[in-house]
Amino acid sequence: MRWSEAFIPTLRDAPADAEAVSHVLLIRGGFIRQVAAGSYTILPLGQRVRLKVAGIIREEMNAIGGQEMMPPTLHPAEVWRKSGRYDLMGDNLFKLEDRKGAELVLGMTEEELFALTALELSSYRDLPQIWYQMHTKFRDEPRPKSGLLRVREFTMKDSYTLDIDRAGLDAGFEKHRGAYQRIFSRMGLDAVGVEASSGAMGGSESVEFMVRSDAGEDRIVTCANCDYRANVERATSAVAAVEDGEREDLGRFPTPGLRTIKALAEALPETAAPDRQIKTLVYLLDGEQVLVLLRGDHNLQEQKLLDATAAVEARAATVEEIRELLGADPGSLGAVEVDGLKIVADEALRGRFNLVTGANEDDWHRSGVDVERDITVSHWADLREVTSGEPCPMCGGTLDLWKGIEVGHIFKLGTKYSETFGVYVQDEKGDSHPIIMGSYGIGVERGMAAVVETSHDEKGIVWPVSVAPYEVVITVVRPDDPATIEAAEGLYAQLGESGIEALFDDREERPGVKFADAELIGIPYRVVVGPRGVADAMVEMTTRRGLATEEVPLGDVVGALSELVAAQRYGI
RNA sequence: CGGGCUGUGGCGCAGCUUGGUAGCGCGCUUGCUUUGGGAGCAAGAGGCCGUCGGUUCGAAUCCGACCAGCCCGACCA
Repeated sequence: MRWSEAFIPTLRDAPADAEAVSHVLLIRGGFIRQVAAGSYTILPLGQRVRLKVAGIIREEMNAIGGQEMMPPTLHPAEVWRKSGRYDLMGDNLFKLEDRKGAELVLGMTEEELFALTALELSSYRDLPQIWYQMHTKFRDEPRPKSGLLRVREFTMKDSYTLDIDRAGLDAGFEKHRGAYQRIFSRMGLDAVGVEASSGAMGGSESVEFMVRSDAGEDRIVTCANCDYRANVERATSAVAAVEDGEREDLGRFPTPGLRTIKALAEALPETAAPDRQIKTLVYLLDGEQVLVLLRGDHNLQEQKLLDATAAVEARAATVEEIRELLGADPGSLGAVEVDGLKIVADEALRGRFNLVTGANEDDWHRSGVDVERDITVSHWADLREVTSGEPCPMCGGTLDLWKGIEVGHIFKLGTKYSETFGVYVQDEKGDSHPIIMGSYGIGVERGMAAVVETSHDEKGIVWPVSVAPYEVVITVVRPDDPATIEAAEGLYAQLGESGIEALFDDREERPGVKFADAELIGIPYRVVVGPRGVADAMVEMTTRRGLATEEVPLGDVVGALSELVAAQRYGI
């Protein structure tokens, strides 16, 4: 492509509302333009990257036996009603009506449609199957942000495994885990698989692939010593036991003005240290009022609460609601002698006694609380959020907490969709079984943005060859000089014949502009052809990563580039 | 949905306090000079000042409502 004929609208200044590095660089480099919140036009340069990412995903999916197909994006609402997700997904699902008034939704994922397609299967001999598709998904995100990292319309590769038994699901899951590692590594992403919560998708085991970045929205816990990795929504740690001393009787004592765990602990350091207190929270789980109990120095991880109770929505109760329910304000709440309410307690409180908690009367607390003797716990669960520096639950090593971008997620779904859609096959004995499904997703444009987040410098993007929009840029210094342009044209033609994707910067711009643009858009290799070198049949070759430059004879440069590019085109 | 901020040529901004002619830098067009790290000079083009309503002789500016975008929190590839 000749740059003089290309549409590559680079900007010197970033738009004021772009903040994430990938957002700024993709806009400045002329890869994308924003249309509305979470809605972007992918420009020619961006589309070239997108197609390369999609190509890598497709190759790896096909390599594990995936079969690509294309279900519609416009779905009848009844399908989503049948799975229960029409309501479960709430406002995130785009809903519309056709001219006859029939209700439709825009697909945000395709479990339902693939389950419908799977109705064609009738025998275990048809299994296993790996089906996938890669096209537009719609999600009415409450808050699109950070350029391509979180949008309302995006391309997702989603695949589905269909198996007769658990072992088949496990095998399909492991195939995907391997394929995903290869996909991300080929894109130049250092993605790690972490244990995750399955959330609204349903299912049991799930692994998220995370790329370390401060632009990420997830928090990940990893062990410095072993390979324990988990999303904070799931992570646990080894909690040291607390010595509770002598078991005492339940008591009651005034605590005027002491409304926080910290204040109470400071007033009574001997008996009410934070780890000797019970923190009582009031939550509404799908509208039901529930008491949530944690150790005083622990914080609630809401996703764990949702997972433990199979609830869909959790919110903290308001002060008014709490007052009406328990007769006291936050700061004096407790679960002792509370009847008729569901009480969910964190495992760290199991077996504890001689504790302090609120008395459900302002400015009064209880002492000598024995959790199992004095509180009617209806459900024990791991609810606390792990913090940085705690001991690893596997090996006792130190846990590290970092932010990550979720570039992929794989789930063991089980039989939820096959049962509701009636997808059964017969085994060799003629018995009927629901198909066991797995579901696996990768966000294509988010993957692009993640590459930029983790591979750039102060000059701009540094694309790996495997996903770069062009492999080489030829920067012509003084295109008006006949000998120079002739040499450059010759080089451009030779690169084309060698199958190298070259961007030919023949624009009548000053050299500084061309260098800056080439660096901004991140082309992996740059060849500078100018009158200075052409006289001696020499050109300059610069590697974008690190910007190291060497002089190369004009006659050798195609060979050198072919070797370099060929070695990296596939990705590591 | 709660909180904070912002809407003025393609991009970045000033003007608004104290109402009266819409301005600067970059980019764009033309010409000349220049040409190895974002050139210089000259002449130009380009703006319903987010929308609607109100106040006023007069509104980018004051008032109100709405809309849009960004950022921080609850959701997800």
